[in-house]
Amino acid sequence: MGTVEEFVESAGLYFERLGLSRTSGRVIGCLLADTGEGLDAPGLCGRLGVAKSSMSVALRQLEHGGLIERYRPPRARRDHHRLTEDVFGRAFRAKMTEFTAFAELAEQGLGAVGGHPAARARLELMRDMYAFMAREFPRLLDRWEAERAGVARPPDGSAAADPLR
Amino acid sequence: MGTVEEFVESAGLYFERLGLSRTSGRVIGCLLADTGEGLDAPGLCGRLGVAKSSMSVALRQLEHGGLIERYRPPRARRDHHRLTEDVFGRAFRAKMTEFTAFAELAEQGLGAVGGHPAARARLELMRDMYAFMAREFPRLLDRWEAERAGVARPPDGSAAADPLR
DNA sequence: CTCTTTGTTCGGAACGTTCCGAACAGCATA
DNA sequence: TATGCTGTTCGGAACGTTCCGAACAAAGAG
Repeated sequence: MGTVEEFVESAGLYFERLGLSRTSGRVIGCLLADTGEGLDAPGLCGRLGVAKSSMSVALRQLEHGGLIERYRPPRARRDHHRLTEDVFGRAFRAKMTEFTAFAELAEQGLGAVGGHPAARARLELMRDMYAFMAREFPRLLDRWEAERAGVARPPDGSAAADPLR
Repeated sequence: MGTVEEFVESAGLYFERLGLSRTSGRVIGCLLADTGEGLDAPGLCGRLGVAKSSMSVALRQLEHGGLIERYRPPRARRDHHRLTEDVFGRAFRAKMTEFTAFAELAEQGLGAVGGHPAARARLELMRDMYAFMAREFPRLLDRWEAERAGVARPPDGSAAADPLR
């Protein structure tokens, strides 16, 4: 059973493979493991050992992507940052845009290759497959939401009703 | 309606965002638009303007990932390369392993945070969501295969029966 | 107003990755 | 054996990205 620090480093590696920067990934890890109601930039700088300029860029990148949100408690001097309510939903929707992008890439290819049958068949398969995924992925997300709601609030009102296990 | 060369460059950019190198992505583009039964390394070098050493590395990377396959026609002096039959299926399965990886990352986090309720709830949600996706994604792939088979070979035997449109 | 703190922007340095050219190994042919 | 071609491996250069430190803008406290 590892430490929180190890988990934060793992998160940095994992999210880096998704296109984020290393420090952005580590920030996500800190916020995932956060026990309070968010962290502030100076605290994250000290904890992760990065300059506040890098932290500023990372936090803005994450905020721009909709993964975290910035808020300032009343009368506070510094911003706080916490994960968006549906971080994971947003991550999945980002995947979906990737699907549509590849469908469009296939379309571009179809416009370029002309009438050659073999190439057309390949690219049409690619286009149709990614279009199918882009169409079905949101429904999968809906099914997940439904299943989660069903487990979290079963009609018999069992002990599982508490969303905080 | 763009040229094939433009499509190849676009493919290089798109697949680069998926973790491949730029030249590997361009090779994929060439093979997607290929009208014959595969291309050889010297031809790809001349067409893309890269050294044969880079081409060797790129082709081996793609072959190792199962995206292309190498074969040598009888009595031929050089290898030929073509896309695997189910390139896209493999790409999707690679995505699936990414899901399970994130579920495991959440598990690691659960082992690290201890009993803090808010952090546990977040990480359990993350774990369950990615596990759900890892479980349902193969079924989505199966549904696609079924739909494609139904469209390509309808029971009435219409003109769409030819897989090469 | 002055001082402190927070947050952003910018230029330069450090890092990792990708690519090229050269050298090498394998193989078939003459 | 000698020769030409294919493919791989390796060291160094070039490139893009990320990060840091310094300078700057904004806002509140004394």
